[in-house]
Amino acid sequence: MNLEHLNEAQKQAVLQTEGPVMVLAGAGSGKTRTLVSRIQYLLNDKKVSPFQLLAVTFSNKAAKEMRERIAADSHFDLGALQITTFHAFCSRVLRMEAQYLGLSRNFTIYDGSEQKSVIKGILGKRGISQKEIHPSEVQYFIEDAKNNGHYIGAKPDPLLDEVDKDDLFYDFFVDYEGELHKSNAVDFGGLITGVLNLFDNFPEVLERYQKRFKYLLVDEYQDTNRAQFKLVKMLSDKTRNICVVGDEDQSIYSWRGADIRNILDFEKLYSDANLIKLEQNYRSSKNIIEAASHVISRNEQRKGKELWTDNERGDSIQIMECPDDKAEANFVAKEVKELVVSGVDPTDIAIFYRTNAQSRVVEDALRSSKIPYRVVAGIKFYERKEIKDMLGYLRLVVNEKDSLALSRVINTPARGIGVRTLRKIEDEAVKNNVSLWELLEEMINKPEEYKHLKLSAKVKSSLAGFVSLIQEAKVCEVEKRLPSTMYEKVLHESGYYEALSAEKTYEAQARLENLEELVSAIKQYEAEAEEATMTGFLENITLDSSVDESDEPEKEVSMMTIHGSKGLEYPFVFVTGAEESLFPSYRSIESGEEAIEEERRLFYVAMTRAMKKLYILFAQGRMLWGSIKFNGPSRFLDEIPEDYYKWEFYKTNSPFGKSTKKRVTNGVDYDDEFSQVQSYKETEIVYSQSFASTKPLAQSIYPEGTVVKHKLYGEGRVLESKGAGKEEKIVILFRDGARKKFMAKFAPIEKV
DNA sequence: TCGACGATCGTTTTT
DNA sequence: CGATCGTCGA
Repeated sequence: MNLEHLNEAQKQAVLQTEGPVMVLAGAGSGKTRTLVSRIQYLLNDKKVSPFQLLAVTFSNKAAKEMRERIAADSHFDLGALQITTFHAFCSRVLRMEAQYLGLSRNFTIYDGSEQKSVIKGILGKRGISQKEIHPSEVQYFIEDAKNNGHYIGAKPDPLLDEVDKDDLFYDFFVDYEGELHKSNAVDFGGLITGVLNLFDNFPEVLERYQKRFKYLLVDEYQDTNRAQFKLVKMLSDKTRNICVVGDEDQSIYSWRGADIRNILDFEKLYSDANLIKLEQNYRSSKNIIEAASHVISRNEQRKGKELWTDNERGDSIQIMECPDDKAEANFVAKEVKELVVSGVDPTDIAIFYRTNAQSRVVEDALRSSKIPYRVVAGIKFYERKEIKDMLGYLRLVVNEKDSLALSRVINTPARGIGVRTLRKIEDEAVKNNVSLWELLEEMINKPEEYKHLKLSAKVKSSLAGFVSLIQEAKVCEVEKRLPSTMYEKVLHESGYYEALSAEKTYEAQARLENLEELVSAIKQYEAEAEEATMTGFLENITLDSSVDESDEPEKEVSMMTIHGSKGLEYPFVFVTGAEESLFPSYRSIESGEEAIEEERRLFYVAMTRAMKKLYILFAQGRMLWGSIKFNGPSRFLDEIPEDYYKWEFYKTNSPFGKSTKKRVTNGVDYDDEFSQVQSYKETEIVYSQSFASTKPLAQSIYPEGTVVKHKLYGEGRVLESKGAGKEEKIVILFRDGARKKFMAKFAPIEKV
């Protein structure tokens, strides 16, 4: 195999196939290229069967990319080649071996919000109010236990931290696991710990997998938690052919259990480990690499790498100080526009932010500048109410024990089966020790035995309707009809579609469109999967949040959180919101130096995405929670040596900009550690004066200030108008003081 | 049972 | 500001 295109360190990482290897791959050091070569080398030269190779990574994005790049120049049938995420791998194992753990193969996977519902239910049953104990505290405890590889009945393991079983929360954990088990459900963390449970207690099963996977590869190793670490160790214990690849400087998921010890202690665990460092960066200019290296060198928690590059020095980093968040967004839009006009491909430009909430202002600015953009992994569409509702139905059909799904949909749309009825059913189910679904079926079959529940005739007939709906859908499943067929059936026969259509709001309209999107997602899955099942689809949608862009790739600017940017690169990068309390976030400021180090790594990740030109922006004042906050520039800006940047002030002609400056220099310096807060009322007026003129008024049918009459609400005045034509959305302030949002297209309004 | 309303909260990042 | 929870009246 030809390894000419690799440097020395990369070649070593490819050729060292036997024994434990840790590759520390700096940002832009050709990590994926190396990994792909290593896999091809194993397949082509070492004649390893694809069946014996397991490559796990943390994100679907990374798995997908690697798979595609290997498939691109390989003549093997890669069907047997396992390149997946930890979660997908474990889910697969659990479905195969479900019977060992008393699960059935069609188990449901619960995500965070479902976890929370279960926890709320448990607290409720124990009569604990959510004010006494926050469900998220319990959730955090459970997550933490699972990240540490703990499952109920686990024996102490020297690799793992102990869990405090005397903690009151441990009782909740036990209840919670019981509840999930009854529902034939597993949560994200449980996918991993479930496999640990399986391997700990059924050595013959473990051995089967150990024999199969001769070569193990772990990508994004810095993001693994202790449970995943143990899993990898168990799988590779026979051959010890384990290769982990990561970068401690890009570890940004500790809040989800990623444990930097996995990297820092690898050599302790494997005394014969080979350590290979990839330090040459092929991506960015000298300015960017050197500046980023200075910033990250402040971290204590490092193995230590010295990133360098042969690339040219390049432009200075541009730091822009803006009066406020809108000005920041406007600057980005203006600069992007100039770049595009000068011939830069919009797909070469990315805009980053710390929190998803920040995207809105920027989106507004881009839209009014008519710059096409794409928000990468913004609001995940399966988290929307209507999607969750429909998925609830589908889950129930596939896994009738899923009581959470059942209680979600039994009265959606409203069928007159309210909380009271549901409570009766739940109590009765507990009494008879059956699942909700089993009880419902019993009630329909033998109504005379459930007279004591005192259900009205209306409720009973609603229940009967609901049960037969689910039963009929189950028939589809048994007869192996297409998942999309079943979906359509449930959507319409449940009355969900009808109920939504009956609401004539633009919101309902948007929801219907989302449900349309769900059908296309199902159909796309059907087209791709070798054997399309509803269980398979549901698993896909929970484990892979990324929505496939089925539409043709357009010339768009990309927008994403910094977390979402990991592994990507762009010639032009805008990092927005580099302010104290936002980046680093106030939470990390409160919780100490380790948290700050993680934010610093995040900042480092952001910087090292840029190839040619890096912009870092911050706003003096930012609209947050209905008021303006002055936080001052991020400490990370001070950590970039002066030679590497130009610091400019973005002058706007907005009177607000001036007044802010005046306010700031008059009183407390904005750099002061106390931030000033201005009440919302004061600024609202100023905003509407200074920014009203920037809004696109041209094609709007109901521009701001128009007096209109609404069929239901009477007369009002248009406060805000966004978009034009079909897209026009307006906010109306009515006589009675009510404010309501409408889609101009649907709203029953007319000009007065 | 259910919708409307008001008060009260809190807010990072995601497999 | 926005989402969520609890209370109230129909």
